[in-house]
Amino acid sequence: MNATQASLLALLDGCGGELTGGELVRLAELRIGQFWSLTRSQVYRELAALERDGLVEPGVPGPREARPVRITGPGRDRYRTWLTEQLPSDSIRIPVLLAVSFGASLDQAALRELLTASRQEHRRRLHDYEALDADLARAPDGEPWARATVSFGMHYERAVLAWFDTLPAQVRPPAPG
Amino acid sequence: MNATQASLLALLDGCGGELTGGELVRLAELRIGQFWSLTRSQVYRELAALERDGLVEPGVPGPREARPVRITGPGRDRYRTWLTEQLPSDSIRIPVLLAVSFGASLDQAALRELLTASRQEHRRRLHDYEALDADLARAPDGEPWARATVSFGMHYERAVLAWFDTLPAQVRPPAPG
DNA sequence: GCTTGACTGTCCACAGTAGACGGTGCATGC
DNA sequence: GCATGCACCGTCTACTGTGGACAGTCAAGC
Repeated sequence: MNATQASLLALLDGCGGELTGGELVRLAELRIGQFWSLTRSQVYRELAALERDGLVEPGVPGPREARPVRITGPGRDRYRTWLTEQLPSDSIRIPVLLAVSFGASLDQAALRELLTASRQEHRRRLHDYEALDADLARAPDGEPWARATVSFGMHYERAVLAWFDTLPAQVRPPAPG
Repeated sequence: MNATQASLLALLDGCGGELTGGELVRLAELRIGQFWSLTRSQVYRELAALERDGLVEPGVPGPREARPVRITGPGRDRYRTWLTEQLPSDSIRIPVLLAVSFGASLDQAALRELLTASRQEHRRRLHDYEALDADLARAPDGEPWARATVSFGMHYERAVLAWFDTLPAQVRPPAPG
Protein backbone atom coordinates (compact mmCIF):
# COMPACT_ATOMS: atom_id res chain seq x y z
CA MET A 1 0.00 0.00 0.00
CA ASN A 2 1.17 3.49 -0.81
CA ALA A 3 -0.43 6.92 -0.76
CA THR A 4 -1.64 6.62 -4.34
CA GLN A 5 -3.41 3.33 -3.64
CA ALA A 6 -4.93 4.75 -0.45
CA SER A 7 -6.22 7.77 -2.38
CA LEU A 8 -7.83 5.62 -5.03
CA LEU A 9 -9.54 3.50 -2.37
CA ALA A 10 -10.76 6.60 -0.55
CA LEU A 11 -12.19 8.06 -3.74
CA LEU A 12 -13.92 4.78 -4.60
CA ASP A 13 -15.32 4.58 -1.09
CA GLY A 14 -16.55 8.15 -1.19
CA CYS A 15 -18.35 7.79 -4.51
CA GLY A 16 -20.24 4.78 -3.21
CA GLY A 17 -20.23 2.95 -6.52
CA GLU A 18 -18.02 1.98 -9.42
CA LEU A 19 -15.45 4.07 -11.27
CA THR A 20 -13.15 3.44 -14.24
CA GLY A 21 -9.47 4.38 -14.29
CA GLY A 22 -10.19 7.46 -16.37
CA GLU A 23 -12.91 8.61 -14.00
CA LEU A 24 -10.57 8.14 -11.05
CA VAL A 25 -7.90 10.27 -12.72
CA ARG A 26 -10.37 13.12 -13.24
CA LEU A 27 -11.87 12.82 -9.77
CA ALA A 28 -8.44 12.76 -8.14
CA GLU A 29 -7.36 15.87 -10.02
CA LEU A 30 -10.48 17.63 -8.77
CA ARG A 31 -10.47 16.44 -5.18
CA ILE A 32 -6.79 16.16 -4.21
CA GLY A 33 -4.85 17.51 -7.21
CA GLN A 34 -4.07 20.70 -5.33
CA PHE A 35 -1.61 18.92 -3.00
CA TRP A 36 -1.26 15.45 -4.49
CA SER A 37 -0.30 14.62 -8.04
CA LEU A 38 -1.04 11.38 -9.78
CA THR A 39 -0.96 10.37 -13.40
CA ARG A 40 -2.87 8.01 -15.66
CA SER A 41 0.01 5.56 -15.79
CA GLN A 42 0.09 5.37 -12.02
CA VAL A 43 -3.63 4.92 -11.65
CA TYR A 44 -3.81 1.95 -13.98
CA ARG A 45 -0.70 0.40 -12.46
CA GLU A 46 -1.96 0.71 -8.88
CA LEU A 47 -5.49 -0.35 -9.83
CA ALA A 48 -4.07 -3.61 -11.15
CA ALA A 49 -2.16 -4.13 -7.90
CA LEU A 50 -5.25 -3.33 -5.82
CA GLU A 51 -7.32 -5.85 -7.74
CA ARG A 52 -4.59 -8.48 -7.38
CA ASP A 53 -4.67 -7.90 -3.62
CA GLY A 54 -8.45 -8.08 -3.42
CA LEU A 55 -8.88 -4.48 -2.26
CA VAL A 56 -11.02 -3.60 -5.28
CA GLU A 57 -13.12 -5.87 -7.48
CA PRO A 58 -14.36 -5.55 -11.06
CA GLY A 59 -17.77 -4.02 -11.65
CA VAL A 60 -19.99 -4.31 -14.70
CA PRO A 61 -18.03 -3.60 -17.92
CA GLY A 62 -19.05 -0.44 -19.75
CA PRO A 63 -18.57 0.86 -23.26
CA ARG A 64 -15.16 1.31 -24.87
CA GLU A 65 -13.21 -1.32 -22.93
CA ALA A 66 -14.29 0.41 -19.74
CA ARG A 67 -13.62 -1.83 -16.75
CA PRO A 68 -14.93 -0.06 -13.67
CA VAL A 69 -14.01 -1.27 -10.18
CA ARG A 70 -15.55 -0.92 -6.74
CA ILE A 71 -13.95 -1.06 -3.30
CA THR A 72 -14.18 -4.25 -1.22
CA GLY A 73 -14.55 -4.61 2.56
CA PRO A 74 -10.82 -5.28 3.08
CA GLY A 75 -10.07 -2.30 0.84
CA ARG A 76 -12.13 -0.05 3.08
CA ASP A 77 -10.33 -1.22 6.22
CA ARG A 78 -6.95 -0.91 4.58
CA TYR A 79 -7.03 2.69 3.40
CA ARG A 80 -8.57 3.93 6.63
CA THR A 81 -5.85 2.56 8.83
CA TRP A 82 -3.16 3.47 6.31
CA LEU A 83 -4.20 7.12 6.20
CA THR A 84 -3.91 7.52 9.96
CA GLU A 85 -0.98 5.23 10.69
CA GLN A 86 1.43 5.02 7.77
CA LEU A 87 1.50 8.48 6.28
CA PRO A 88 4.86 9.25 4.63
CA SER A 89 6.56 12.61 5.06
CA ASP A 90 6.01 15.62 2.82
CA SER A 91 7.73 15.79 -0.52
CA ILE A 92 8.31 19.32 -1.74
CA ARG A 93 10.35 20.53 -4.72
CA ILE A 94 10.23 24.21 -5.57
CA PRO A 95 12.41 25.01 -8.59
CA VAL A 96 12.08 28.77 -8.13
CA LEU A 97 13.93 28.48 -4.83
CA LEU A 98 16.73 26.73 -6.64
CA ALA A 99 17.10 29.81 -8.84
CA VAL A 100 16.98 32.10 -5.79
CA SER A 101 19.46 29.97 -3.92
CA PHE A 102 22.01 30.23 -6.73
CA GLY A 103 20.90 33.77 -7.55
CA ALA A 104 24.39 35.18 -7.09
CA SER A 105 25.56 33.34 -10.23
CA LEU A 106 22.61 34.25 -12.42
CA ASP A 107 21.65 37.13 -14.66
CA GLN A 108 19.70 39.45 -12.38
CA ALA A 109 17.26 40.63 -15.04
CA ALA A 110 16.44 37.06 -16.04
CA LEU A 111 15.95 36.10 -12.41
CA ARG A 112 13.65 39.04 -11.81
CA GLU A 113 11.58 38.06 -14.84
CA LEU A 114 11.33 34.51 -13.58
CA LEU A 115 10.20 35.65 -10.17
CA THR A 116 7.63 37.99 -11.68
CA ALA A 117 6.06 35.16 -13.65
CA SER A 118 6.08 32.92 -10.60
CA ARG A 119 4.43 35.58 -8.46
CA GLN A 120 1.66 36.02 -11.01
CA GLU A 121 1.07 32.28 -11.06
CA HIS A 122 0.71 32.19 -7.27
CA ARG A 123 -1.63 35.16 -7.36
CA ARG A 124 -3.79 33.38 -9.90
CA ARG A 125 -3.92 30.26 -7.74
CA LEU A 126 -4.97 32.26 -4.70
CA HIS A 127 -7.88 33.69 -6.67
CA ASP A 128 -8.87 30.20 -7.82
CA TYR A 129 -8.87 28.91 -4.25
CA GLU A 130 -10.94 31.84 -3.05
CA ALA A 131 -13.53 31.19 -5.74
CA LEU A 132 -13.54 27.47 -4.97
CA ASP A 133 -13.98 28.12 -1.26
CA ALA A 134 -16.94 30.39 -1.92
CA ASP A 135 -18.54 27.60 -3.98
CA LEU A 136 -17.96 25.00 -1.28
CA ALA A 137 -19.40 27.31 1.37
CA ARG A 138 -22.66 27.31 -0.55
CA ALA A 139 -22.98 23.51 -0.44
CA PRO A 140 -25.73 22.14 1.86
CA ASP A 141 -23.31 20.57 4.37
CA GLY A 142 -20.62 23.23 3.96
CA GLU A 143 -18.07 20.55 2.89
CA PRO A 144 -15.82 21.08 5.94
CA TRP A 145 -13.09 18.61 4.90
CA ALA A 146 -12.76 19.91 1.38
CA ARG A 147 -12.78 23.49 2.65
CA ALA A 148 -10.02 22.65 5.12
CA THR A 149 -7.72 21.61 2.26
CA VAL A 150 -8.64 24.67 0.20
CA SER A 151 -7.93 26.77 3.28
CA PHE A 152 -4.45 25.27 3.36
CA GLY A 153 -3.98 26.37 -0.24
CA MET A 154 -5.03 29.91 0.58
CA HIS A 155 -2.73 30.11 3.59
CA TYR A 156 0.13 28.82 1.47
CA GLU A 157 -0.41 31.17 -1.45
CA ARG A 158 -0.74 34.21 0.78
CA ALA A 159 2.52 33.27 2.52
CA VAL A 160 4.31 32.91 -0.82
CA LEU A 161 3.04 36.27 -2.03
CA ALA A 162 4.20 37.92 1.21
CA TRP A 163 7.61 36.28 0.76
CA PHE A 164 8.06 37.70 -2.75
CA ASP A 165 7.79 41.17 -1.23
CA THR A 166 10.77 40.51 1.04
CA LEU A 167 13.24 39.62 -1.74
CA PRO A 168 16.32 41.76 -2.50
CA ALA A 169 15.29 44.89 -4.40
CA GLN A 170 17.23 44.12 -7.58
CA VAL A 171 15.23 40.94 -8.21
CA ARG A 172 11.97 41.69 -6.37
CA PRO A 173 8.95 41.26 -8.63
CA PRO A 174 6.43 44.13 -8.75
CA ALA A 175 3.59 43.70 -6.24
CA PRO A 176 0.25 44.35 -7.98
CA GLY A 177 -1.84 43.71 -4.90
CA MET B 1 19.65 18.63 -18.32
CA ASN B 2 17.32 18.44 -15.37
CA ALA B 3 17.03 20.27 -12.07
CA THR B 4 19.25 17.78 -10.28
CA GLN B 5 22.05 18.18 -12.81
CA ALA B 6 21.72 21.97 -12.71
CA SER B 7 21.95 21.91 -8.90
CA LEU B 8 25.08 19.80 -8.96
CA LEU B 9 26.71 22.14 -11.47
CA ALA B 10 25.75 25.18 -9.41
CA LEU B 11 27.20 23.65 -6.25
CA LEU B 12 30.42 22.74 -8.06
CA ASP B 13 30.66 26.25 -9.49
CA GLY B 14 30.05 27.82 -6.10
CA CYS B 15 32.71 25.82 -4.30
CA GLY B 16 35.30 26.85 -6.86
CA GLY B 17 37.11 23.52 -6.81
CA GLU B 18 36.59 19.79 -6.89
CA LEU B 19 34.02 17.71 -5.03
CA THR B 20 33.26 13.99 -4.80
CA GLY B 21 29.79 12.53 -5.08
CA GLY B 22 29.55 12.10 -1.34
CA GLU B 23 30.59 15.69 -0.71
CA LEU B 24 27.99 16.89 -3.18
CA VAL B 25 25.27 14.91 -1.40
CA ARG B 26 26.14 16.51 1.92
CA LEU B 27 26.51 19.99 0.46
CA ALA B 28 23.19 19.72 -1.36
CA GLU B 29 21.41 18.63 1.80
CA LEU B 30 22.82 21.66 3.57
CA ARG B 31 22.30 24.26 0.87
CA ILE B 32 19.08 23.25 -0.90
CA GLY B 33 17.73 20.28 1.07
CA GLN B 34 15.05 22.45 2.60
CA PHE B 35 13.12 22.69 -0.68
CA TRP B 36 14.86 20.22 -2.96
CA SER B 37 15.50 16.57 -2.27
CA LEU B 38 18.15 14.49 -3.92
CA THR B 39 19.65 11.12 -3.05
CA ARG B 40 23.02 9.45 -3.38
CA SER B 41 21.78 7.22 -6.18
CA GLN B 42 20.69 10.24 -8.15
CA VAL B 43 23.89 12.16 -7.62
CA TYR B 44 26.13 9.37 -8.92
CA ARG B 45 23.80 8.68 -11.84
CA GLU B 46 23.64 12.33 -12.91
CA LEU B 47 27.34 12.88 -12.32
CA ALA B 48 28.08 10.10 -14.82
CA ALA B 49 25.76 11.75 -17.34
CA LEU B 50 27.35 15.17 -16.77
CA GLU B 51 30.83 13.75 -17.34
CA ARG B 52 29.67 11.98 -20.49
CA ASP B 53 28.35 15.32 -21.77
CA GLY B 54 31.53 17.19 -20.90
CA LEU B 55 29.87 19.46 -18.33
CA VAL B 56 32.12 18.22 -15.55
CA GLU B 57 35.58 16.68 -15.75
CA PRO B 58 37.52 14.39 -13.43
CA GLY B 59 39.86 15.96 -10.87
CA VAL B 60 42.72 14.37 -8.98
CA PRO B 61 41.68 11.04 -7.41
CA GLY B 62 41.63 10.99 -3.62
CA PRO B 63 41.62 8.28 -0.97
CA ARG B 64 39.05 5.50 -0.84
CA GLU B 65 38.11 5.35 -4.52
CA ALA B 66 37.26 9.04 -4.32
CA ARG B 67 36.86 10.50 -7.81
CA PRO B 68 36.24 14.22 -7.45
CA VAL B 69 34.99 16.29 -10.39
CA ARG B 70 35.09 19.97 -11.30
CA ILE B 71 32.79 22.02 -13.51
CA THR B 72 33.84 22.90 -17.08
CA GLY B 73 33.20 26.07 -19.07
CA PRO B 74 30.24 24.56 -20.97
CA GLY B 75 28.91 23.27 -17.64
CA ARG B 76 28.90 26.79 -16.23
CA ASP B 77 27.00 28.17 -19.22
CA ARG B 78 24.53 25.32 -19.19
CA TYR B 79 23.27 25.51 -15.62
CA ARG B 80 23.02 29.30 -15.65
CA THR B 81 20.73 29.42 -18.64
CA TRP B 82 18.81 26.36 -17.48
CA LEU B 83 18.02 27.88 -14.08
CA THR B 84 16.49 30.99 -15.62
CA GLU B 85 14.90 29.52 -18.74
CA GLN B 86 13.84 25.91 -18.23
CA LEU B 87 12.62 25.73 -14.67
CA PRO B 88 9.94 23.02 -14.25
CA SER B 89 6.84 23.63 -12.16
CA ASP B 90 6.54 22.96 -8.43
CA SER B 91 6.02 19.45 -7.23
CA ILE B 92 4.25 19.24 -3.88
CA ARG B 93 2.87 16.20 -2.08
CA ILE B 94 1.51 16.66 1.41
CA PRO B 95 0.20 13.39 2.86
CA VAL B 96 -1.40 15.08 5.87
CA LEU B 97 -3.78 16.90 3.52
CA LEU B 98 -4.77 13.53 2.09
CA ALA B 99 -5.87 12.49 5.58
CA VAL B 100 -7.73 15.78 6.08
CA SER B 101 -9.36 15.53 2.68
CA PHE B 102 -10.78 12.09 3.48
CA GLY B 103 -11.24 13.01 7.13
CA ALA B 104 -14.96 12.22 7.05
CA SER B 105 -14.16 8.49 6.66
CA LEU B 106 -11.47 8.32 9.34
CA ASP B 107 -11.36 7.80 13.05
CA GLN B 108 -11.48 11.32 14.49
CA ALA B 109 -9.21 10.60 17.46
CA ALA B 110 -6.56 9.05 15.21
CA LEU B 111 -6.78 11.99 12.84
CA ARG B 112 -6.40 14.46 15.67
CA GLU B 113 -3.33 12.61 16.91
CA LEU B 114 -1.84 12.67 13.44
CA LEU B 115 -2.43 16.40 13.11
CA THR B 116 -0.93 17.06 16.52
CA ALA B 117 2.29 15.27 15.56
CA SER B 118 2.40 17.11 12.25
CA ARG B 119 1.91 20.45 13.95
CA GLN B 120 4.77 19.77 16.31
CA GLU B 121 7.02 18.85 13.41
CA HIS B 122 6.24 22.14 11.65
CA ARG B 123 6.82 24.08 14.84
CA ARG B 124 10.21 22.44 15.22
CA ARG B 125 11.13 23.32 11.65
CA LEU B 126 10.18 26.94 12.18
CA HIS B 127 12.54 27.11 15.15
CA ASP B 128 15.32 25.54 13.10
CA TYR B 129 14.86 28.12 10.35
CA GLU B 130 14.86 30.97 12.83
CA ALA B 131 18.13 29.75 14.32
CA LEU B 132 19.65 29.25 10.88
CA ASP B 133 18.62 32.72 9.79
CA ALA B 134 20.22 34.25 12.87
CA ASP B 135 23.46 32.44 11.99
CA LEU B 136 23.39 33.61 8.39
CA ALA B 137 22.73 37.19 9.47
CA ARG B 138 26.03 37.11 11.36
CA ALA B 139 28.02 36.18 8.23
CA PRO B 140 30.29 38.94 6.83
CA ASP B 141 28.27 39.42 3.61
CA GLY B 142 24.90 38.64 5.22
CA GLU B 143 24.31 35.74 2.76
CA PRO B 144 21.30 37.39 1.06
CA TRP B 145 20.48 34.50 -1.29
CA ALA B 146 20.63 31.83 1.35
CA ARG B 147 18.61 33.99 3.74
CA ALA B 148 15.97 34.49 1.05
CA THR B 149 15.37 30.74 0.86
CA VAL B 150 15.32 30.38 4.64
CA SER B 151 12.85 33.25 4.72
CA PHE B 152 10.62 31.23 2.41
CA GLY B 153 10.78 28.38 4.88
CA MET B 154 9.77 30.64 7.74
CA HIS B 155 6.86 32.13 5.80
CA TYR B 156 5.71 28.64 4.89
CA GLU B 157 5.92 27.19 8.40
CA ARG B 158 4.13 30.13 9.95
CA ALA B 159 1.33 29.77 7.39
CA VAL B 160 0.99 26.05 8.13
CA LEU B 161 0.85 26.67 11.89
CA ALA B 162 -1.84 29.32 11.36
CA TRP B 163 -3.78 26.86 9.20
CA PHE B 164 -3.79 24.18 11.92
CA ASP B 165 -5.63 26.63 14.17
CA THR B 166 -8.48 26.92 11.66
CA LEU B 167 -9.31 23.20 11.51
CA PRO B 168 -12.65 21.79 12.73
CA ALA B 169 -12.67 21.65 16.53
CA GLN B 170 -12.99 17.87 16.82
CA VAL B 171 -9.66 17.31 15.07
CA ARG B 172 -7.83 20.57 15.80
CA PRO B 173 -4.44 19.98 17.41
CA PRO B 174 -3.66 21.94 20.59
CA ALA B 175 -1.83 25.22 19.87
CA PRO B 176 1.16 25.53 22.19
CA GLY B 177 2.29 28.87 20.81
C1' DG C 1 48.15 -3.95 15.77
C1' DC C 2 43.17 -4.35 15.62
C1' DT C 3 38.54 -3.09 15.82
C1' DT C 4 35.08 0.13 14.76
C1' DG C 5 32.83 3.23 12.15
C1' DA C 6 32.38 6.43 8.63
C1' DC C 7 33.03 6.94 4.05
C1' DT C 8 33.85 5.54 -1.15
C1' DG C 9 31.15 4.24 -5.28
C1' DT C 10 27.85 0.54 -7.16
C1' DC C 11 23.67 -1.65 -7.66
C1' DC C 12 18.75 -2.87 -7.53
C1' DA C 13 13.71 -2.50 -7.08
C1' DC C 14 10.00 0.20 -6.97
C1' DA C 15 7.30 4.72 -7.32
C1' DG C 16 6.44 8.95 -9.91
C1' DT C 17 6.32 11.51 -14.48
C1' DA C 18 5.55 12.35 -19.28
C1' DG C 19 3.87 11.28 -23.39
C1' DA C 20 3.02 8.11 -27.57
C1' DC C 21 -0.04 4.56 -29.18
C1' DG C 22 -4.09 1.78 -31.15
C1' DG C 23 -8.78 0.81 -30.51
C1' DT C 24 -13.68 2.30 -29.72
C1' DG C 25 -18.01 4.82 -28.69
C1' DC C 26 -20.53 8.73 -29.76
C1' DA C 27 -22.07 13.10 -31.61
C1' DT C 28 -22.14 15.80 -35.54
C1' DG C 29 -23.15 16.85 -40.14
C1' DC C 30 -24.19 15.24 -44.54
C1' DG D 1 -28.08 5.64 -43.05
C1' DC D 2 -23.26 6.82 -42.99
C1' DA D 3 -18.74 9.07 -42.75
C1' DT D 4 -15.89 11.96 -39.94
C1' DG D 5 -13.81 13.79 -35.95
C1' DC D 6 -13.15 13.69 -31.28
C1' DA D 7 -13.06 12.29 -26.66
C1' DC D 8 -12.23 8.59 -24.19
C1' DC D 9 -10.56 3.61 -22.92
C1' DG D 10 -6.51 1.12 -21.42
C1' DT D 11 -1.47 -0.05 -22.70
C1' DC D 12 3.20 0.78 -23.02
C1' DT D 13 7.92 2.77 -22.71
C1' DA D 14 11.63 5.73 -21.17
C1' DC D 15 13.33 8.40 -17.84
C1' DT D 16 13.63 10.50 -13.09
C1' DG D 17 13.11 10.13 -8.08
C1' DT D 18 13.49 7.25 -3.71
C1' DG D 19 15.16 4.00 -0.46
C1' DG D 20 18.13 0.85 0.91
C1' DA D 21 21.68 -3.13 0.46
C1' DC D 22 26.38 -4.00 -0.62
C1' DA D 23 31.69 -4.57 -0.67
C1' DG D 24 35.80 -2.31 -0.32
C1' DT D 25 38.86 1.28 2.10
C1' DC D 26 40.71 4.56 5.11
C1' DA D 27 41.30 6.75 9.90
C1' DA D 28 40.75 7.13 14.80
C1' DG D 29 40.86 5.17 19.19
C1' DC D 30 41.73 1.48 22.12
